[in-house]
Amino acid sequence: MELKVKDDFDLEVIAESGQCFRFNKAENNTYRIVAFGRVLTIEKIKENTFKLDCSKDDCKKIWYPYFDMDTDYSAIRKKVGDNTFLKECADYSKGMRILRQDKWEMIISFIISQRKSIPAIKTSIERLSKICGDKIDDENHAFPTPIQILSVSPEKLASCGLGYRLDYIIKAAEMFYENPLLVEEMDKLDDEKLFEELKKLQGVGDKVASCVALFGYHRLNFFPKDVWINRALCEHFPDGYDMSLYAPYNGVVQQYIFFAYRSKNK
DNA sequence: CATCAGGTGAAGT
DNA sequence: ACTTCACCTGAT
Repeated sequence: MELKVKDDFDLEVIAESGQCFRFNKAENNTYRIVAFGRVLTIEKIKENTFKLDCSKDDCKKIWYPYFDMDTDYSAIRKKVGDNTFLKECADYSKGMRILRQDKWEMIISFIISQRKSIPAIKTSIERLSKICGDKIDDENHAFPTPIQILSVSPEKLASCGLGYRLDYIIKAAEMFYENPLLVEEMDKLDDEKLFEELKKLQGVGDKVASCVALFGYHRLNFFPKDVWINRALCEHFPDGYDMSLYAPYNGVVQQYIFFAYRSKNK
C-alpha cells in the first residue's frame, strides 16, 4: 500500500518526539510501529511517498487516522513565526504530527513514564505487553487490556520494572475494567473537565494528565511541561510563556520545542 | 558505581 | 497555597 503525503510528515521526528513508545527505527528509512493490536512497517521510498505493509482497508481505517492525516500540520507550523526561538523549533521539527493513539494505552504508558528515561519506558511497555497482551507475531504483542493486566499476578507485573507505579497501574486497570465505557465517555468532556477526571487517577498529575489529553484524547491545546520543556522555557522565556499565543495548538508547539530543544541539548 | 530519568502524592511549612 | 521529600529501577 503506497501513501502519498503532501503535508508535514517525518517519521524520525515523530519517533523521537516522546509521544509514542512503540514506534521504532528498523532498517534505513523504515520504522516499525505497534498500535491497535497491529504491527505496521512503514518505509519512506521517496519524497512525500511512503510504503505501508498493510491492506488498503487497514490503511484507511487504522493508520490514516493514527497519523492524523486530516489535520494540516504545515498550516499550524506556519502560524509560529513571531518569536525567533519558536520559529527555529518549528523549522527544526518540521514533519511533526500528533498521533491519534489508543487512549487506554496512553493512560498506562504515561503513568509508567514518570521518573523514567524513554528507553526505560519502552522496556517496561514491551515487557508488560509480552506478559499479558495478545500475541500479534513472533516478536510483537498488543498492549494489554485492563482485564489482561488484572489477570496476571502483581509479582509478575512488577517484573516489568514498574516499581512504585505498580499500584497505580493496578488501580487504573480496575477502574477501567469496572467501567469499560469510561475511556470513551471521558472524550465527551471539555478540556478542563477531562483534565480533572484524568487527575483523579492515582499516579496521574499535571504532566501525565496533559500527555494523555494531548496524545490519547488528541486535545491539541494541552502543553505538557516536563524537564526539557521547563529548561527551554526557563532559558528562552524568563518572563513567562504566553499560553494564548498559539491556542488552540499549544500542544503542537510544545512538541516542536521538545523535539528541537532535546535534540540539540541531550 | 553513582547519578539521573519526560513526576507524583503526602507530609511539612 | 507553596515547598520538600521519598520513591522503584533501568540506562548511562
